[in-house]
Amino acid sequence: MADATMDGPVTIKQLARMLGMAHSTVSRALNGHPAISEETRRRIQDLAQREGYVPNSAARSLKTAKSRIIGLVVPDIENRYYTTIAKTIADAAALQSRQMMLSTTDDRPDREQSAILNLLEAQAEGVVLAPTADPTPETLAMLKRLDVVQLLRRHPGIEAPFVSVDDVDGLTQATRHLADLGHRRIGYIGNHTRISTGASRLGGYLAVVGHRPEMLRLTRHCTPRFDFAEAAFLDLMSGAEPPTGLVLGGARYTTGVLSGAARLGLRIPEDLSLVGYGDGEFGPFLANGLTTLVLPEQEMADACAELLGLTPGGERETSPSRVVVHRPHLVVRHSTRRV
Amino acid sequence: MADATMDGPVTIKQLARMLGMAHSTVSRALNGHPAISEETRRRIQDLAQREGYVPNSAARSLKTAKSRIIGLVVPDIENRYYTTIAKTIADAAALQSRQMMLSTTDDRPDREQSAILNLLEAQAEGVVLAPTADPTPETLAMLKRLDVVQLLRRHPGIEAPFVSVDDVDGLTQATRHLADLGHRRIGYIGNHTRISTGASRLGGYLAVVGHRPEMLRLTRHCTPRFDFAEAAFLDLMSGAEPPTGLVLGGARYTTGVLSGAARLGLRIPEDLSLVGYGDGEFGPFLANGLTTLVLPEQEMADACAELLGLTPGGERETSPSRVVVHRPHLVVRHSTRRV
DNA sequence: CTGAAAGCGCTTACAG
DNA sequence: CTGAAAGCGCTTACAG
Repeated sequence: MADATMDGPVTIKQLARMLGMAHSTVSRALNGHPAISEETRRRIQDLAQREGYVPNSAARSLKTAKSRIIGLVVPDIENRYYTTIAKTIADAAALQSRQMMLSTTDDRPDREQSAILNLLEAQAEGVVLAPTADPTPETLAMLKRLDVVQLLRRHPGIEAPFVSVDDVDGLTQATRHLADLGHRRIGYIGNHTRISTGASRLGGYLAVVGHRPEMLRLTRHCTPRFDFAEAAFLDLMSGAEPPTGLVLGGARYTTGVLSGAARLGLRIPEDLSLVGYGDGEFGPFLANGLTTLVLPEQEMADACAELLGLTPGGERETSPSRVVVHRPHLVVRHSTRRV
Repeated sequence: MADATMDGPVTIKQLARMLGMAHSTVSRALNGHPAISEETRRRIQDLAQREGYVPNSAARSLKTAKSRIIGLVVPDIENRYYTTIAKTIADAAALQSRQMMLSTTDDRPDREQSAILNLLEAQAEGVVLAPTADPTPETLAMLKRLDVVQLLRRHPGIEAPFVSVDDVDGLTQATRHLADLGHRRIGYIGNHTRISTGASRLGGYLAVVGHRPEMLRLTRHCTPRFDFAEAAFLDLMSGAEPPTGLVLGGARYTTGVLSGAARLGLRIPEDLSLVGYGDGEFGPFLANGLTTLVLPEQEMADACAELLGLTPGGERETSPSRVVVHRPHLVVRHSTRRV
């Protein structure tokens, strides 16, 4: 405040002029370069403090060809799954004084493309991406120029370490649980199989009931949103021989199904056994205690952070095409019962 | 790919050299400057496309003294409240081809300070901030240099438009609902009153029952987290004359209370009437249908976007200290009953 | 319609 | 231990 002559934020050059030194000296002092005398450093730091000096990260990025930005690109931040991931990545980034840029794609390849373009323009140091079903060729090309971790969904055109949950195993657990309880007609509602998670989750389901081809009539695929989920559920239950047990292939189908069940007057588990997927903190309080797959969101986010070199002591894990898979586990509560 | 001699991303200068023009011409062509001939523009754009040219946003920011970044700084992204805000702001930002930087503070002033510092370094064009109870003096000073919208919580030291929900009104509605149902002992669990939302929500509650000072024994204040909420609830219910109705002053108290109630064997609403705060998509399925305040998250996020000039045709609303307040409304479901 | 030049705020060899 | 200089990749008056 001593010298508020110029407008705009104070720069290293202005500090240098005030002190009668070269601005390179100021830069070094502020960056803790060893070859600066204790006294000089102190004078510079004091002045910087007084003047409210704030470095310009654009200038630094331009010079160093590195930003301190990491990107997170996910379909839907309201899915608790991704919320937890976002929280963990944001925390890890903050610890390393990095910034997290968040974009949601709503599963639209055009939005994905522009998110990735933005990240490339910003010279992001890393990006965690849960890809859409069909990334554009442009997206694929740009991804080659970024340090990517593929989250949850795996696209063949993307060469990048992959962090995921073993969905085949998870849905197998869920479906077998119902089979073990004596259910014969077990339904499934999940995402379209063009999305890799949609395919693996259906795969886990089929691993248990696939030997009975008539089960395919009891599967529905839709975009993970309340209204679609409810419609899919109502459609599924309107068949001649509706399922007595239902397995969900995603967190965002739960409310739609619960709503549809209420509308049909179906009680859970008396009339229908239900196994959810995820649902975090609310799981215990849904349907008198939702039997559900619990997902290792925390571990997955940690794995992403580590692969991007965001861990405390961590070197970047440049392993070529590493795959980190975590197993979900089934928590049995009260939404399923023996028939 | 025609000329992959140099490493590193292709620059405007390289394109210019390949075409034998000045790089200023290339810059203008790529930015749609009118005074460039159709043919030149086409040649340049074609080459840029072929070479996979991506502008360097650090360079642009440095030159123009503007980034295209807007910041969102909130205490807790797992609170559905902020999740919805984040989603909406991210969408609005994407539409304007801006980027959203997300930081969570966990209500810690030091994290808040570093988030704001990062934003200042990045020359963010705007920031939406839900401040902690006690921002540091440094934070307050930095905020003066940013284009801020204050969300939900209002700090006296921050001069910025304020977007909020009328919490006094909301909690008044919630509390009066219970009073109207005949409840005499109405409890309240909410955030510490140092946080402005904590104060206004308690205020709304007291507006209804405050004339009876003994009600103060039925209030508890704690950090909005599952474990604290459950502990506060258990403590509240262990008193000599526990409440027959309970009003919540935040979304993240719900699960703690439900868990505590289950532990005590209390049925809702038979043994205890409960009015929640927020809880979004799960509300209808909690406690057989949670009676709750529904918050205008969408409208609030839209207001933030508008105040930051992020709306489609929108000029920045530079109104000096505008206040935008939205009213919550009470949705009566089945977690409350007459006594 | 296009070019030459300056400069945004930094970092970092290279000297001394 | 400090300084002078170059340069990161752009944008934008200023000329012509």
